[in-house]
Amino acid sequence: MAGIRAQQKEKTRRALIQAAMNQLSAEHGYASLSLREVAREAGIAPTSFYRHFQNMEELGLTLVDEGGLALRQLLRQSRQQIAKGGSIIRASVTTFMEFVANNTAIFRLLLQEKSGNSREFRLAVQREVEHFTAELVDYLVAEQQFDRQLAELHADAIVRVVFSAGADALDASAAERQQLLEVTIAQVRIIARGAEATRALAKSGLS
Amino acid sequence: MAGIRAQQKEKTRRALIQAAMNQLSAEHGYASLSLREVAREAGIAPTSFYRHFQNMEELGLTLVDEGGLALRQLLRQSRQQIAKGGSIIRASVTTFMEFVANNTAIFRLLLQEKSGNSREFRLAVQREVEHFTAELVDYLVAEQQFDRQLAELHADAIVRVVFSAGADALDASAAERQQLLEVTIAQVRIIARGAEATRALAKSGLS
DNA sequence: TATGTCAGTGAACGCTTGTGCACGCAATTC
DNA sequence: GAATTGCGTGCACAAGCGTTCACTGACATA
Repeated sequence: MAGIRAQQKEKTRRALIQAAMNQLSAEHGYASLSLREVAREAGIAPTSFYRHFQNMEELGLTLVDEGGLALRQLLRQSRQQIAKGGSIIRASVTTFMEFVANNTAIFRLLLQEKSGNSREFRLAVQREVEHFTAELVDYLVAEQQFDRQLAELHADAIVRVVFSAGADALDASAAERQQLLEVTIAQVRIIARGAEATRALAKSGLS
Repeated sequence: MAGIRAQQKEKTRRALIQAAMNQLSAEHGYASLSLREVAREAGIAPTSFYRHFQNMEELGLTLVDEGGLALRQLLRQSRQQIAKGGSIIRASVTTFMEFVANNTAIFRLLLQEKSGNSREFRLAVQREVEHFTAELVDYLVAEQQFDRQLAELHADAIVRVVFSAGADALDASAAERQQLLEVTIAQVRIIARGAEATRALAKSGLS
């Protein structure tokens, strides 16, 4: 039983999501997105929108969830490739920057709604970012034997720097992006070195 | 010659700016601000708006400029107080966080338009942030004899971390803000230590 | 004192917006 | 085969928007 009806419904739901994505751009943010325009691009009547979402806000939260998930999957995948050897820092940052370059609309949405005007949105994005930090903390504790508290400072700082660089990448040319990538890698290494030094300092201070 | 006329004009101009500020909040961003509402709050007819600004965009850019300027002045002032002794890192980060707490609307505007939908806005905010970084670089080169290139990496990373923490502070309670402040100070110190280690590393590698 | 300038006005315009409602019609259920 | 469900529709509405236009009247100038 495929459920012709349910299938069709899912299809127009995807059409709505896709339409919203398409309308997002550097000039046109989520806040200034209109139900009518989205419905128009999805090829349905404005009133039909309500068969799928209660609000534009509900649609937006769906976008945030899907976008965050996609980014995290990508990074996890890149971390696995690292098992083969190579710099984990370089690989992760590169993957991140590639995501930004290839999924501009989604990343822009995440960024904007991070400090946007809907508390719901802000919390959703914050949750996504915390996912990243948590995964990084786990890595630092498990693979590098970091003290958990220090690992949290460390990971949080890295995530802040990388996301911030991602934001700048949105407006940058390919060449500028390349440079931004190198700068960011260097900065992450500085932070790693600083965390290492801090760990050594704490040890000598205690023992 | 005071110029009663020019004086009055400036007064309503300030009223418009103030009205725009007042309407900015966690729920109501600049994008969803309407000319009519701003004019209403400023106590003038909608059409009179055009006597002072061509667009809402022009008003917004004014807000960005003024906000950035205020923040920079505050930080410069706090850096001077440091001459009396004390931790420059703690003082600067504290000042920054106080600004965020006391000028929520402005900081929110800066943040939102940093990745907002008007290229003009984005560039304006970016320019403000670059001012900060540049001042910090100068400090690092002059007072701490850092190599300029390393100082730029260092300063840029710090600014990214601090601004990002400021963003989180907007939604935080007083207690959370206090904790965020301490965390951020610790992170800036980690970065400073990392930069120091990197400098040592470069020296030993060269000589 | 006469003349010019210009901040502020109020009515009017053409649009777009979100949403309520009753309805058609195909897929589903019994 | 009959009854029910539910996605998509077209119409209608009130509200809000940015912007135009011709105007008034207080200030500036000479």
